[in-house]
Amino acid sequence: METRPPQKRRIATRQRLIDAASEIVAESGFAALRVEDVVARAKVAKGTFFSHFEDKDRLMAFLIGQEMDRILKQIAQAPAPDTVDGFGPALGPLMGYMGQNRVVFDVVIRFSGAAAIETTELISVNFMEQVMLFATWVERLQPHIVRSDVDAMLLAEGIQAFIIQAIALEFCALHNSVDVQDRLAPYLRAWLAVPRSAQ
Amino acid sequence: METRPPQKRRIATRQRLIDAASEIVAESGFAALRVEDVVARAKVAKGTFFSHFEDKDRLMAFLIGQEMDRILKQIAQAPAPDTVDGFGPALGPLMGYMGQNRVVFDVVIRFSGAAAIETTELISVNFMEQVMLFATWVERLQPHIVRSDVDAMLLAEGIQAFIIQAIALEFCALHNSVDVQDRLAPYLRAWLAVPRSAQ
DNA sequence: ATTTTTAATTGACCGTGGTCATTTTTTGGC
DNA sequence: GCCAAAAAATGACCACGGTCAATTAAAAAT
Repeated sequence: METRPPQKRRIATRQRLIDAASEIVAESGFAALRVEDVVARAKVAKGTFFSHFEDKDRLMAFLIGQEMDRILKQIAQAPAPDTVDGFGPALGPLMGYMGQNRVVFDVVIRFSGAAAIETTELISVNFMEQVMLFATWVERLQPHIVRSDVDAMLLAEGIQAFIIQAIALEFCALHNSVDVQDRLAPYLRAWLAVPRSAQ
Repeated sequence: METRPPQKRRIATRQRLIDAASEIVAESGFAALRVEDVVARAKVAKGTFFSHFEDKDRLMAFLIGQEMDRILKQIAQAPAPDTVDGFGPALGPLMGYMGQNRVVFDVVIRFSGAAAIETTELISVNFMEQVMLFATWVERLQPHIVRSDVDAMLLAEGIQAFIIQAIALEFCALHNSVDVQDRLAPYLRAWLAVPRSAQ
């Protein structure tokens, strides 16, 4: 079937929606994001919103994905960690963003694993790129620093699992003042480091 | 401040709500659960529902938590796995339930880490019990089967992280027919088993 | 230039989760 | 048994996400 490229009016409308939403989030946070406010600010009808985004969550996923891309690029440009304990600090900005807010974290979880279904989801693509980056980090480290008995890709995926774990734990213990990075550290040491007995 | 125990009418009403909800879920699944249907079936007003459950998600969390408790008890009664590869099959029922449905998985994630905040959440308590069980499993295995350079509790928490990871991956690849247990296996081998070089 | 076809937008409308002032029921003191 | 106070239940009401037939604007065909 025929698929025509979107005309420029549509692209402009979409951008207005995104801008309006970004402003609201910047002013009042994700929890306060309301579709009605977005369309009011963007000066379009409600129906237009839903012709551009499948639902409110997709818009949030887009905004969050955008920001995560920015952060990941920044991380990728910084020097790679050269010890296992260097991973935590390197990952700090990413974890800080994902864990800033329950809404953000939930959206991330929900759309992080949509890769195979729709490549439109920024978060999903971002998660794959994260794994790739982690894998390169793991691979460039000497075998006496990072274990070499396990595939770098698997190690990288495991890092991601532990990041999620650390952030999730962060939410359940708001009184506890342990930092996310400190939560992550013991997992990564156990996951990545060469066991003493094997050194 | 004074807090009186609930009168038995209240307890009965609550049970009617739970029963009604359970029936609907059994008949049509979690995705079809509607508060209005629950109160209609339980023959109570809508407001009553919300005096018993903070929101719809809490009701679902309760139902899911109940079922997870049942499954966990069953798992705890079965013989503990005696190899690393035995963990997957032992965890099968639990993973199957959590991954049956996106709604269920989302609720589990959302309420699994609420322990420190409210002990009312079954799922949260269940998650802690899971970790305890996993820790005993790990501890009773010989040091040549499971690594002993890492605390059993940390290993147990890691298992949980990988379970979540495996289920999450399951959702993003519905076309792919790899089983959850098979997804989990490589992680657990790398996480729990003694590296060859150290044997 | 005019008509036809397709894309984009509109806004009244709906479904469903959640609130709260009011009413009914239960309890405990007399 | 009667009455005041606390607990439980009620249902009209609201908020907000999401739908869709109808309208308008743009592009293609004539």
